[in-house]
Amino acid sequence: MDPDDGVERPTLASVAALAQVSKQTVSNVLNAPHLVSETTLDRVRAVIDEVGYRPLRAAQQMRSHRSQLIGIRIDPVREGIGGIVLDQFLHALTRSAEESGHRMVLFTADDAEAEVGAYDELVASFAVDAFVLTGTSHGDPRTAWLRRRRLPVASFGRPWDDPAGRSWVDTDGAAGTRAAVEHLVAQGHTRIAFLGWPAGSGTGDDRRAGWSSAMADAGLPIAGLDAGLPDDPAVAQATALGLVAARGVTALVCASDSLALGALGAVQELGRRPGADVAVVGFDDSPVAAAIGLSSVAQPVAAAAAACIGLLRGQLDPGPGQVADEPVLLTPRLVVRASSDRGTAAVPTATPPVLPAP
Amino acid sequence: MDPDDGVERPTLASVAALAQVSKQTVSNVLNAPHLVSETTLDRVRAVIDEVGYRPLRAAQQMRSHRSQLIGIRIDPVREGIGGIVLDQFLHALTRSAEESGHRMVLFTADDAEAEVGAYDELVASFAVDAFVLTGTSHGDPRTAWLRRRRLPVASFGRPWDDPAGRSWVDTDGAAGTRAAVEHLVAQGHTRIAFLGWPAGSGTGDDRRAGWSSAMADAGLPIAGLDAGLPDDPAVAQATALGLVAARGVTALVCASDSLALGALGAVQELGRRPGADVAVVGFDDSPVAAAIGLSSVAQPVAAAAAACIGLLRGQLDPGPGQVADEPVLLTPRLVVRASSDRGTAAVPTATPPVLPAP
DNA sequence: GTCGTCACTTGGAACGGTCAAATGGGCAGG
DNA sequence: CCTGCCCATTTGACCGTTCCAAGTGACGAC
Repeated sequence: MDPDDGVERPTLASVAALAQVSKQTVSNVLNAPHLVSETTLDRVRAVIDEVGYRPLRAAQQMRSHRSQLIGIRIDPVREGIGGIVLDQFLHALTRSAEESGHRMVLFTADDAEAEVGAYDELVASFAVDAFVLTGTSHGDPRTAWLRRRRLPVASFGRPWDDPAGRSWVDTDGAAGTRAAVEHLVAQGHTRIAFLGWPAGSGTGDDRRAGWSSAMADAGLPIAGLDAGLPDDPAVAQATALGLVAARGVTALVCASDSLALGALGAVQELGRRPGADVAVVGFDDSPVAAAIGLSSVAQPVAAAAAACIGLLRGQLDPGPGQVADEPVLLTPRLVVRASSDRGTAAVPTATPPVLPAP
Repeated sequence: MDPDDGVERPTLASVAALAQVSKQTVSNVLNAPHLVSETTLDRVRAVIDEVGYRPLRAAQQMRSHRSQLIGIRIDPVREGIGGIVLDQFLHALTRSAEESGHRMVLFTADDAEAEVGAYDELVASFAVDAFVLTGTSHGDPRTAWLRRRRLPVASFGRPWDDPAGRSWVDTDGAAGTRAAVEHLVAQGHTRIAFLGWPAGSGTGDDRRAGWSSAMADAGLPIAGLDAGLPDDPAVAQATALGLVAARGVTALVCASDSLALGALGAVQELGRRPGADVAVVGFDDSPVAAAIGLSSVAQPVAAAAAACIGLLRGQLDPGPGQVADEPVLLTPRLVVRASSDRGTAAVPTATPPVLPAP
């Protein structure tokens, strides 16, 4: 009969009435159980379960000024293939946030100014509790604004240009490229080049540093083996071609899967077998890497997300038992696939062709 | 002096006091300006701008029972390369939602049961107004639950197994593959194969149908040219190899960029020039496609997102002026790149190699 | 001059929780 | 027996907004 089949949403008052206690006692059952006697606790909890009561965040928020929402910007366009990392990160963040009763709210912004506007709107209207930043630019108006408002913030990626920032989580890129070099050395390679971005980007330089220091440790030369390129497979392919053909390079460590994709193209163009003759290792372990059998350095995305949420929690309620608000540097993991593995068949793997019936 | 530099957050009452009117009048200025005289309107608006007042959603929500939040699930793992489409979609959704004062909230769920649990939590606690679904499975408990609660829902992707659903937006996959075929025919190809998924998936069959009907319209045979494969480049490569080498195929229309990537690998393996000798067209226009010069059918993601939000708005306030709650089928756009263009240099494009100084 | 109408404005209750302070009963200490 | 105290629970105010009903003043009509 009733068009709205749902019974009235249970409230504190309705639960209280059913359990024959006051609203406040029900509230205490949920927020301060130690104040309530065993008997009452059980009775109220039974009612709560029975009617499926959940406190309405909006109402709690009115007094507590906490929305349990965490804002994160979703980028307009992800450049290159590696954008997928942020995607996985976003999922992991959402999951970690859920574990502490928080939710991730998205917003967009075309430039830094718009981003500050979005912060303002989110804080003023939705009372968002905290933000996760994914860019590492810290000299910009964004961070200044957030800091002025004393809003909890955690960033994924080191604030390269602002060493003062302490609330960040990042992947140890140098450790990643170092692992790649060590893996390649173990495979017998000695002419190992680095395809990276032009010097100046914190992330890129970090990854380059891992390669060069690992090469030095292995006693291998790096002169003329270090390329700084835009993140474009075509450019990478041309450069890799030259390095392999003219400089005797047999392995390439790349700062991204985009560059590695180009390098792999060069190997095939030269008629060498990937993995067996010339090895390639990418960075970020994007889906493309898995698809084409490209070895790649995988960022520990889930751990990074959990660490970000942990940092925010520390700032949201700085209890004494809380972990100190320290930066977190995570070690990535090298995923070895055919493109750098002499023990495996080269790309493509032998697959029985599935031909449609004529 | 004051540790909290921010002045007290302006409220309806504080604005009212400054403008020397009642709270209600301020509220009217914002929600029912026609009830307020010009003079008062100007004065109140001036104060609002000056102090930067924004109504607190939580407080509005208490009365209106509207949170201005729209929930969307973020998938645990995106299979294949095409997952990026959902990523772009999410961004576009966020943008469209913002235009009507809404925000997207994320949640995760490992299975259908957990997803229903998440709905329950989001609706009960956060009072989420609506949901956007991205899977097309409509026979499952999710849709039933949402329908029972009469929650506004829009899905991206047709509910293939439930023709009753009317609130969906989708890409006309058949139109996409048809455009690909017509493009290839115009380039002089006659042996055009289709690399798709096994029959049974709505989306896959849709894309296959576009190819076969366009082939029929062009008077071209399709016997033995239709492959149903898993979404794996390696398998696609083996199959494409066979089709090109043994069946004289000169062009491949693929149901995904993953499959197209494999096809492209086969072309190179055979020593044919992509684009010039054998053409390949993918689907979804993922970043990889742009990176390697692969022609691909691009889904109109932004339009799809806007349409979803439009459907939700129609359900949220079904005013008389509202557009009818009709399904939306969008036509995708073929992005032609080197992999299928005889007028362009084949992949890779000629690039001056950037070699590091020795 | 009184009254109704109209355009505008106001006061107070309500939404669903939390916070701070008050209440009542049981029990030990003086 | 009275006091003081602690535990468990209740009471009442309050968060910021919107809904509802009623109040104000000007103005034209009777």
